[in-house]
Amino acid sequence: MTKVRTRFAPSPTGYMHIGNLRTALYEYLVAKSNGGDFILRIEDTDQERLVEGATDIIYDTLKTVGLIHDEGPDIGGNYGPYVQSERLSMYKEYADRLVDLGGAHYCFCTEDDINEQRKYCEEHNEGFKFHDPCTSISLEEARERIAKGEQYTVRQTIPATGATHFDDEVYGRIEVDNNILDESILLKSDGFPTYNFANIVDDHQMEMTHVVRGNEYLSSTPKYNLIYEAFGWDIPTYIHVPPVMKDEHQKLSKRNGDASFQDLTKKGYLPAAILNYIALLGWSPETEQEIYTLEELCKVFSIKRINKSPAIFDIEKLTWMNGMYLRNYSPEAFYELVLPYLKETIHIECDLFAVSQMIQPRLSLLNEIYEILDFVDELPTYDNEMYISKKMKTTYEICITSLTNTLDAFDKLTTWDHDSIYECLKGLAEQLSFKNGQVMWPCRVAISGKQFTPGGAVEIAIVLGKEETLRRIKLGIEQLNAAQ
RNA sequence: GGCGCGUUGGAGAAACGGUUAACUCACUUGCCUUUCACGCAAGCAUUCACGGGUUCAAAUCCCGUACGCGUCACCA
Repeated sequence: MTKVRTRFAPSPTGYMHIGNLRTALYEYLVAKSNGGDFILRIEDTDQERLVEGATDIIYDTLKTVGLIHDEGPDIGGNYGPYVQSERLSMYKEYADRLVDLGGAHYCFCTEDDINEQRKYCEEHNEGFKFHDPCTSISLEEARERIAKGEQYTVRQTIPATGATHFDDEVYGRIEVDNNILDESILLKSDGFPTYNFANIVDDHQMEMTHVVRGNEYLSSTPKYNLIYEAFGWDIPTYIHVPPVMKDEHQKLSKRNGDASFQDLTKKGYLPAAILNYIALLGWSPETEQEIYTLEELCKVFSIKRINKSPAIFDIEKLTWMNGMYLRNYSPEAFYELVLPYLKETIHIECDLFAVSQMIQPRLSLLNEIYEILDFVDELPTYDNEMYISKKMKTTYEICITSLTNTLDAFDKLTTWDHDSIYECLKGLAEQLSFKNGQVMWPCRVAISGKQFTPGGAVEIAIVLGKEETLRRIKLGIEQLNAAQ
């Protein structure tokens, strides 16, 4: 059996968007789950849309996400060059050959000619389909005109009758009548190939066995087959994948400024979580497992389980999954991961490892760290209302009593660790005949000034240190008294 | 408009003619608990876009309708 070869062939027109990355993932998985090679090819035939630096974004994204290619512009290979603009001379040769083989013809129509036909059709309420008068020009005449310097394009020649079909691994057999197929341009007047043509030539030259692409290409695929057949080339296995949607009606797209991979990582999503999540957008595993490493995906991936229908990108589920990844880190690895964020947020002296342990189970996004821990450096202003908790059954009186006693008891504490602080507060509750919460709650409010905190009164007290804890409790008592 | 593709709860989805339509996210409720979160437990589609047909039996097969998306560029 021949070795499986797939390719990711993006055009460098900006950042990496999610749908694109998912295609790359599937290309990779198809190759790797079959022991094959994954190739990167840059499709830059549209000079007008090139964006500087876009190629680097492609390299960076694939690398950070672990989609390592076996051949590509940066690492070479036996099928190069891997950038289309460096393969230009080849396309013209193949185009000429295709004309010889009867699969294409030279066309001398201008855009105005085509528009005229379109206008006519619109006026007469007919569906527009370009009828190329150049089909009837003899090869000799065409070559003469070209020799004289006339501008021309190479257009695909479609048989007037019959039907063409192709077999897709996801969508099955699709057949269309030839008479609805357009004779599209293969080689532009500037000598550049169009995407469709370059794609075919490159895929054949690079011996691609499988082609993974969005299902928007479903309708042009019959034309591909006609060209493959005219050349007498092997047709690759087609795997058309459903689109990734932003909502019911719109695709996720660059143009709408929708989430790119870079946007997501900037927000604190982990590359591994993003990759894991998008794998599930249009594909489902056989088991109930949802969390997968790339290696695991390679083992369980199957083309047969790719879906036909569009999938909506759900940021909420990605967020949940990101939290799962965060929680699965070992304490040490998690500490390493969040340390830069902690250092940015916390400037007082404290045990950052303890802080990282405190936030690990409650974090779903790295960027949440700033907000979650903003009370550490500086006590926020807060409303006395916060002292009232229905569940804890606290009143202002109870809080003042609790805090006054806590202040006193803390002051006398000689050791400042979890057990001693906890026992201290618990003992206080017993002594005052309060519920635990009636002591813990006001303490937590006073030292954090927040409704929700990443830990209880004890944990926060440890982080703040004895001195700062006492200071904040005093402030709390003052604030409560002032309101009385 | 022609052609192509799609349609299972708010989202991702399983099921591949035969018990109460898995599972996950979200949501709701309860438990745990010094808040929140985590964790745990439970609830959430009498029904698979709709209408016909085939069959003892259909979300699953067939036909039609509706709706959505794609495509019809010298863009990729």
